[in-house]
Amino acid sequence: MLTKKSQYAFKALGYLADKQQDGPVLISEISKKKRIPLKFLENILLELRKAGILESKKGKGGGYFFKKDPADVKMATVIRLIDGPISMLPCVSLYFYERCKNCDEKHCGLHDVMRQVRDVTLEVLESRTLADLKD
Amino acid sequence: MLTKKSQYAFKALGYLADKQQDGPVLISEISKKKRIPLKFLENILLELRKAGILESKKGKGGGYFFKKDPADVKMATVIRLIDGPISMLPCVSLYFYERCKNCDEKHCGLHDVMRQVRDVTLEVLESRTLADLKD
DNA sequence: TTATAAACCTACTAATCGAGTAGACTAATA
DNA sequence: TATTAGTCTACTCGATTAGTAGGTTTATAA
Repeated sequence: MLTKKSQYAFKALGYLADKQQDGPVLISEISKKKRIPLKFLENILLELRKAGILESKKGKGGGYFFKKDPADVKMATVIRLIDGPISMLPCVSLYFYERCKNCDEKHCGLHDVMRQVRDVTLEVLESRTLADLKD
Repeated sequence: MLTKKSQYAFKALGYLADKQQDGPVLISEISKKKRIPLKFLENILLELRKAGILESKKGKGGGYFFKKDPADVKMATVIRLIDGPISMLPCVSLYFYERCKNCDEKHCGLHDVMRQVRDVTLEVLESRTLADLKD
């Protein structure tokens, strides 16, 4: 399951993608429209900015807006950033790999199945982008 | 990510599938061979028995063994039993569905993507069975 | 140049979950 | 009837999740 945090992230990013032509959007506006706790949202947007996905402006007329083109940000990227691994096992993860103890990856049935799950999952999550969140 | 618990469950089930012809297998044997904490394993096997996947026998000569044919138990079933939902969102879950608040499932981009992820994931996890864990 | 608007940042908290442990009980066999 | 082996309830303890509090910094505009 995705955490609330990444679900909020997607909602906020979807909203910002819609408003992309309107200039900076206030955190408080996103919070209200998408019903996301304000202070929690602050943290989330900050992370997305530090990751180079969003940009922000302080002071009057400030707010958040896209730094990258939404169409260039894969869903997988956001999940990895906010929640971490997408795979079901550390030993099949591409970005968060950890060797599994007491199990030979060469002939481990579980490993094979979970690698397959990872592959089909990533086929979806790396082909879909934040532009797909627009309505 | 799968929990340790379901990873242990798969290891234990794989071991039991291998030993299927040898009659009841001791919890302590599985615990040693697969390096799973004994008492934790007890709980796991109990759950699998209550779910009708395994059967057990008490007293001397007792132990655990398969009730169902391993080839008839889908990986998806075990994950749902031990860890719960497989989907990334409650609103796309088949077995643990929950309506999502403030989001119309009819035209929610996130919903669509996550339903697609669920579909490809289940294609794998419902076609592979515990027999695939044998080596 | 100062008031105000807005994002930034650190730290805290409460509740839940994950991973495992303790110990007494029950049933089957020899 | 002693021993073997699974059953069951409850407990612990650390990590993670889902926030909240409150002061700081920076940009704009009167």
